[in-house]
Amino acid sequence: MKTQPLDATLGALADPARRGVVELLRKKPRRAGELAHALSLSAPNMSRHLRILRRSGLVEEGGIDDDARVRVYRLRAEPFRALRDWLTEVEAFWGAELASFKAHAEKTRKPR
Amino acid sequence: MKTQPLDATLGALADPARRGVVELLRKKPRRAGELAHALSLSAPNMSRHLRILRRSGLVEEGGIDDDARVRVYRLRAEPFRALRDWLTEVEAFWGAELASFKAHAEKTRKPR
DNA sequence: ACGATAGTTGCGTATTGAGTTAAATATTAT
DNA sequence: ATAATATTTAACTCAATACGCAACTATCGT
Repeated sequence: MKTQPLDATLGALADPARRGVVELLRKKPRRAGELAHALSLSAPNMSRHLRILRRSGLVEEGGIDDDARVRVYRLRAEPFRALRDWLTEVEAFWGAELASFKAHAEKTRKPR
Repeated sequence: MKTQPLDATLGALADPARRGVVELLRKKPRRAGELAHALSLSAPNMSRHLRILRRSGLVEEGGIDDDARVRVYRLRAEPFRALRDWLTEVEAFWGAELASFKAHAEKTRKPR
């Protein structure tokens, strides 16, 4: 069975708070405190979420700053790519037109 | 039919057993028993996993069969598409270099 | 009707997960 | 050195989840 880091990726993304983090980091890297405040989460709670995101590889902390107290988090591409690859593979079920990247332009088709 | 929240989709896919179901259904629709046997899961356990997959909209139950005892499950496209759309949005973070997936398209072809 | 077959549901339990408060660590400022 | 800042870790709830076993429903073959 090919159980990859997909487990960690999907598990991490399954939580709305963590997806909130991802969507904030999508715009620009931020510090833990900013993320906590923006999502109305306590600092310890955010720290926990960030650890999960870090361990899943979705996020990394960048140490570049004049103040070493702050940790700047940013997204990492690879897990998203791996997830996309898996999705593409699964979506091959519906044929090539949906596996292509222009898929989202397509209108709803409802199997039943 | 509104797209089920990403919450349910990702939560459902976070479990390796349920991804196993998805990968089996990717090839062809199957009955619950087949899925249970193929993944070495007990029937009750599989039934619960299928319920979660059903509620998340990833899978639907096809009633067409000669034997009314059997339930044939198959994948539904929409949640996968919704997940792909979200992924695409997030991946816009990395700009054009990653938005063109052709660079890694080699990895996505998997003949069985 | 009987027994076998296909799935689902109920219950008990063990594990995991999110969240909070309080304490700890590390770093900068005074 | 002491205080303030930024974040993590510890210890503890509390809810959700997964799994096995047994019981139940529904259906088929005879």
